Amino acid sequence: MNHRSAYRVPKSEVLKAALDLFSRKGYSDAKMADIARKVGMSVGALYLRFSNKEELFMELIRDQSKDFIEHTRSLPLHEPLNALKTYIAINIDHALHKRQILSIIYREYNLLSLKDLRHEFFKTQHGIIRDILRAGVKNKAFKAMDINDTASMIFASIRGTIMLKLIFGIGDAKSMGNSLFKLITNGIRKDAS
Amino acid sequence: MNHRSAYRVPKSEVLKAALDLFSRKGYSDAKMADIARKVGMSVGALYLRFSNKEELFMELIRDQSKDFIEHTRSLPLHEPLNALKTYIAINIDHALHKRQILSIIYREYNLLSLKDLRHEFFKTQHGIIRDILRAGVKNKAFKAMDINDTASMIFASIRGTIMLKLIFGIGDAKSMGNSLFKLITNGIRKDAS
DNA sequence: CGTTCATATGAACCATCGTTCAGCATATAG
DNA sequence: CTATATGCTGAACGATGGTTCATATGAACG
Repeated sequence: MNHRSAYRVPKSEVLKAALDLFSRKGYSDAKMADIARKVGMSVGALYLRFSNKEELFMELIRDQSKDFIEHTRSLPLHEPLNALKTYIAINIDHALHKRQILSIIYREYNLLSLKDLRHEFFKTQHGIIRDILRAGVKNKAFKAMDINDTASMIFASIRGTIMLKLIFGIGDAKSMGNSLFKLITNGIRKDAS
Repeated sequence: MNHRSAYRVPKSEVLKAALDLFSRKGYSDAKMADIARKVGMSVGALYLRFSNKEELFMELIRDQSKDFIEHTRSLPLHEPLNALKTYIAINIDHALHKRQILSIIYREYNLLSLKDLRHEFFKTQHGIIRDILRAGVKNKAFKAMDINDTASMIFASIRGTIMLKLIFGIGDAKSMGNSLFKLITNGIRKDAS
């Protein structure tokens, strides 16, 4: 039956090369031939592994998104302040670790499937932040507030900080996390109301 | 000498069409033929106005960026809290007004010329925020703080909020501005330190 | 009117790139 | 060793799209 079964170059290696090219050049400007060349194989062999470019791309996204959510499980909700600090740190860490895939997801935003992915991501993260805020308000650690709006703003601030790093190339991961945490928790007013 | 001098379709109208197409499809997927068709002229006529696609694109960016900075002059620095509120409102307003060009600038970030533009923008805005913060600290309206870091975080929060609206399609301009202002000034802790 | 020339047209040119496929290589089974 | 299934190759194909150019149009001027 099966005479051979393994590809000379495994999918994972192709995806690695594709990640680099897509993130540096964008979807349209990353050529199938580039990807093939980068891993030292022919275009034809590429098409044995993936039926077309779009599928290769989506497989890459799927592969890289796998552990996207798992990181934020098991935050210490009984210590809301701590949970928030950890949440911010995890987010920034993770983003910088997966900066390549993120830069693609931010950019290629006419690809319909990415739109769904992003929305899904927002919903999940918004939920997590809401839980932290709700716990904090109950706890009297946080003031009364509009939890939905505040969660959106916190989400936006974190993503903005990541963008500052990714797109503008500005800032340092650790100190950025701290500054952001301080800003969100304490604000800048001397006599906060 | 000059028998005629006006184009049947003026540049401004071409740029308007180009803006729509570039922002909806991105640089690569917006075709010269599309742009020509949209304003009811031939491809050849397009090349009488612009020497090539790249130049058309850059002219569009330049045209749209003209009043980008002017909006933030003359903030009331003697009232730092007010200045900050106004600054945030202006930024969000302006971004939503120019959402099309912004979505391009965020996306096409391998175009070298855009990189410069973005950096320039950050520097200017960071400076403005710094001025507000410095005035506030002097004024004792704001706490002592690392002005540079805080300015970066405020910039990031505002851009993140705008991104939330532009990319994720989430939020409402006015209430977003208010929520963000509240978050930045007061923070979420009950007993802010 | 006839000449001139800025402006307009769109077919043709050319380069690029996703995709296919006929031919080749080789590992495994019998 | 032979047969065969599997994997590999890269030239060729077809579509696409930026750019050019031979040709046309018609306004202004004498």
